[in-house]
Amino acid sequence: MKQDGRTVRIVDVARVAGVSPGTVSKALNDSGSLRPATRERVRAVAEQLGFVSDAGARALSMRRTFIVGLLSTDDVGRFSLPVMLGAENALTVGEISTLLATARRDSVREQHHLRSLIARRVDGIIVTGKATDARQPLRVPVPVVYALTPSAGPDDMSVVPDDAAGMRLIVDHLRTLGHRRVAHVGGRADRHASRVRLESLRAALAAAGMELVGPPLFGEWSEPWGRQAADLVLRETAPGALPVTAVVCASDQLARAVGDRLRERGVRVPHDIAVTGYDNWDVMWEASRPQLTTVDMELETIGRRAAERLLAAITAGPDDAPPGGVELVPPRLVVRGSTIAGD
Amino acid sequence: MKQDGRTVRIVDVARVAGVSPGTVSKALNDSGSLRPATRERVRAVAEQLGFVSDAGARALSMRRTFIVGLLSTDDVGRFSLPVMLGAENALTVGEISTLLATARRDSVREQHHLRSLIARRVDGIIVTGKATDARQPLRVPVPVVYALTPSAGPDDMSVVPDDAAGMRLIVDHLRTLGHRRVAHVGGRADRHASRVRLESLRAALAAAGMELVGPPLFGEWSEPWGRQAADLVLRETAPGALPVTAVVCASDQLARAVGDRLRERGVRVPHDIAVTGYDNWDVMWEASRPQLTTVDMELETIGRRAAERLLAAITAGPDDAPPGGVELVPPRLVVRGSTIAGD
DNA sequence: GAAATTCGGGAAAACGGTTTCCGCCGACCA
DNA sequence: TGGTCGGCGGAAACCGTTTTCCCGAATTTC
Repeated sequence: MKQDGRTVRIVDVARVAGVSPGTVSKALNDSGSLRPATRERVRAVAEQLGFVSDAGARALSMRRTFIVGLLSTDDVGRFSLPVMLGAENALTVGEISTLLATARRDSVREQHHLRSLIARRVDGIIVTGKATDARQPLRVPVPVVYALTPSAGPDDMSVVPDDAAGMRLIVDHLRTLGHRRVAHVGGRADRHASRVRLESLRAALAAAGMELVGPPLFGEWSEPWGRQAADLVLRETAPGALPVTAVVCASDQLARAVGDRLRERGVRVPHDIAVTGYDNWDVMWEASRPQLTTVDMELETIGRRAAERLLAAITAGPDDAPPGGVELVPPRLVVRGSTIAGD
Repeated sequence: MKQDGRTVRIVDVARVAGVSPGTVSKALNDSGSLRPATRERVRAVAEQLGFVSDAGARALSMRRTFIVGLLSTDDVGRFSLPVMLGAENALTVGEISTLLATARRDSVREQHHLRSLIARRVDGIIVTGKATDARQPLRVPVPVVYALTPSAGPDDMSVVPDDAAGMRLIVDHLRTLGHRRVAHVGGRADRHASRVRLESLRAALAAAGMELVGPPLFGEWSEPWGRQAADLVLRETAPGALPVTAVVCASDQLARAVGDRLRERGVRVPHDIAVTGYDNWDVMWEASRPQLTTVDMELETIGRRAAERLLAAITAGPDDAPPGGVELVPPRLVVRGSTIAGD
């Protein structure tokens, strides 16, 4: 790692090793045909001199930067962060660097970042967002994969959580426990995730011969709304109405709030009413009393898969591009005390 | 932005504009001496052809990449994320790209990333972590700024939150409200933040002529511990002991849990006991009943300052380096219902 | 009107690698 | 012993910019 003066270049290594620069390059990259002895000698010298190949210069001649852009459309938060980390991790393994670009839901910023990424000649771009609502596709001359937030173009490469499967996991779990009548507490009605989760819940319930009680409740993705919704559920289950035995919530935050409120109202969870969450958000399931049964969307896996598909597209080249389309990542059920007593 | 075939290079622009490549470069960079007419003409052609200068090639000849590395030592989370975003934002404004590198508290990964950043010839590095405990300094040939997690080397450039000031804000606020006797609920005892906040609290209380009641309570940074701690505080304030009128918590998570528990025990917040948090974490202060009075550490500002200091160090060069040392970023008091009724 | 300045723009050398092509040398074979 | 072949390594072109001269022309100055 040079300490002072200038960085050690390939010619420095060449001079010390008594070979030509080209030979050094071949030795370090396992290319060309070199005698093992030479290869070793050069490598030793490079090592000893602390030579680190200039990635920029290499990129220039290889016409490949080994950099991909990670573009976050809206706010980076609880959902997009794991996706980004999963992607970064997978890219690092592939010896690829990650350029961070956050647009903060400002299209001017997004354009600016995009231009910057293009100028850097990134090999590809991964686009993320916090929601699962589709977004307009990017028009850029490099491969793009959309993670978490899919592209509106059906032939683009997208990787998203399989919310339908998640709801089926929940319903199957509840059915096994003997529940037949459930209520649903959702978040913002205008969100794609809300619609999908409700529809999936309906389908899964129908398939299991179970019943959705009361109207679907939509409000905010917040605890105050969750508590309020719990009251509404209890009103629905008031004397005269048939009681629900489980409340399926669209997020851990809601579930935690519903649980809190039920507890305050003297309802025992899970004995009287079971509660399920969604997201497997540690802060929420850990604080909940009892802890939450929930679904983990495997966000890191989503990021990893996005990276893998991008890499495939990059190495394949624009000619024989790998298949596009939406890839659904299967979620995982995590069972805790809010559905099964004894936790 | 080219659609097909090859990217448009500077020679393409030159040919179409009927000038030499060097002239194009000068026109686009406002360098050299060119007739305004020529400059405009070249620019128009570049624009029309959708020319985007190759940042890598430019870096090669300018010996400056305009890239900085953003190295996250441990987990990227609630604390380091805003810092990173603040830094990224400031860097973007300065036309600098951000290379993401997350070590996940694995020193092998950190070394790997470091080597990669050096290979990319980054102009500088910003190091972050989730805690305020000092870390070993990096040994690299480029300027480094430590954000949130300071360097153990006192002459290195570090930017951290001013927790002492934060506690003073809290205490002043409580004093104004007439409180005289307070309890403290902390998180993990082995954390730097815990020690600093307790010491600052003590100092501020002493200066205000107020009293810390009971032993400082340390446990985990979790709601279960917060609830447990609330019980301990109530025991301390049991008949016979002089009552505390406020509980100062080391985090919003703890404060929220303390508030929940007090509420369950029939204690009215803030009438009987006021509660304060720390972090201004929306998820927590919003869910709390009443909402939390807390301190915002201005994490984005910390990131921004780190970026600004790094940029200064980069442009100054290694010769006349700007002053190192720890910079404290002043926090901000946010008053809500947990200390003042009527919310 | 000739000499001395500007001024505008071109030629070419970096920047630090990779890669293609080619020549040399030793070995093998007849 | 001479010719051929294969393996090893060097020379040089190239990747796409920037930047330093440097030259020719247009202007000024005496």
